[in-house]
Amino acid sequence: MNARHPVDAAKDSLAAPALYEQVAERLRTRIYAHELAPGAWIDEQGLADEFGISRTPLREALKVLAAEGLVVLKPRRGCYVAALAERDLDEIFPVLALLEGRVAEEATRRLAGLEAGVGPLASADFSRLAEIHAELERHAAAHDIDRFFAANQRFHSALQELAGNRWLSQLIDDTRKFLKLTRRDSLRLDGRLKQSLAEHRAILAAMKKQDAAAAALQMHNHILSGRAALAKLLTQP
Amino acid sequence: MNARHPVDAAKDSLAAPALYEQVAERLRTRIYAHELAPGAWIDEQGLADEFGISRTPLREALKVLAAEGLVVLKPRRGCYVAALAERDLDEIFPVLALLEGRVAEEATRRLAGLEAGVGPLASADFSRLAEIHAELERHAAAHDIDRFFAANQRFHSALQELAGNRWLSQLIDDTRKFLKLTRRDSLRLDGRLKQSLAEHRAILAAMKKQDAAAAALQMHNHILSGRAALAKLLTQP
DNA sequence: CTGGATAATACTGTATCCATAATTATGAAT
DNA sequence: ATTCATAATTATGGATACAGTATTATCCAG
Repeated sequence: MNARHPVDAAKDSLAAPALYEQVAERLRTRIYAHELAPGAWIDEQGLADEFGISRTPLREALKVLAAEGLVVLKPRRGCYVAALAERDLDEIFPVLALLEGRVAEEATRRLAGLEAGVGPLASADFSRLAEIHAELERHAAAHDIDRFFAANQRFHSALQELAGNRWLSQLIDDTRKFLKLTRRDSLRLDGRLKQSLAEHRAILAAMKKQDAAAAALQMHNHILSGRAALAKLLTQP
Repeated sequence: MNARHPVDAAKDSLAAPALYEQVAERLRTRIYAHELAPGAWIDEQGLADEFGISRTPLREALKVLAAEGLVVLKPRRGCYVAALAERDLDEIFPVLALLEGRVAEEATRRLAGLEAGVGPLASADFSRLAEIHAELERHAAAHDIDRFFAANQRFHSALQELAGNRWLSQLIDDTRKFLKLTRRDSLRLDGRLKQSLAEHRAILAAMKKQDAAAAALQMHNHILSGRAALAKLLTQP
């Protein structure tokens, strides 16, 4: 989890983030880039020197990363970059599929205006989704994986926002953050880009039909499909 | 999340927990007991003095608690105990219901031996569940809420273990930890004990019939039922 | 008596320092 | 030469000290 609190994110947005938070961010970047490789020992003094800071804020940052699961703290033995096994993926993806499926379901309900209280959301929201999807189509056609990846993230984020459940979003974000440890990008697999696009279309179609259950199912399959692609990628990189 | 890493819990069980971890635990206890009330400011120096330690490990502990969502860190303004609103409960319980429902589903599948690879788990596991349930029945009859509460926790834990998905368990544990901020115990509500018991019976019955979907549904309803009880408790305490 | 500016105070954030435990290197004995 | 014991080194965990900023108190003006 982020240092910002999950639900009640008390962000005085103009307040400069504390040093330990900046350090945590820098470390995340390095870990994701495998510049700090999985299993690698983290040299506190070395990094502190390199960052030009003392060990104190660095160690606080490590506590945060440990809570996120990006590093493992071994008492009296130091800190190591977390490594996630095949088994972890097998356990994580189904859960992620469950959560994201629920997001799709809720988002669809919200769009359909079936939710009590809130009332029907403007269809502007749907066009926003459609807009992002159009981007996906374009980037896929151009085989621009990086932009596709970015747009894909925006798509899922937009959906989460639509679903309007902060806790649900939080758990998904936490999970995805952890998953980024693999760095392997299943989109690079041969037919995966096209396949992913097709799955997105199916999700969007279900939402358009205001079929929440179908949207959930399609999203669920979409995530598991990502898992399968990743598995293939790991056997033949 | 806990300071122990979610998946790869590196616990050299005989290693004494670091001081910051012990401190975190003491703070959790105080927070749950509302000895540190929601919204209250946390006096670092004061607590450090009281615990007979320096501010360093205390601050590290606070970072951990912040990651768990139990406290909120405001840059340059200090640390405050998190307060969760009615809306948070409305967002959290459905997610918890989803997750616990999945646990029931997976556990049932495992019991039924439908899972590939692992093979049918010994029916000893089911009798263990049944045993815990018998305890629940007894404590309910005796109106021993505390023991009922404890046995209830064991029941859910046993189920999680059966389901065998560590990530799923982790998310549930995180969520429950956060929920404990309310401290309000829905079991204290008038007919809730009996009702909860009935729901447990339904869950167990579904599992016995090896009906995973039904088990999931019953568990789902069980959790949401807990939410409803809590809501009632908050209007008329 | 109220409002605002300035000074005093207190607390957070960071750096430095020290003690202790773990690891590695060294040496002696079998 | 191998193995065990012991010493040296290094890193972690914790305490203390210091700087900078937010908050509170005080005082003066209107």
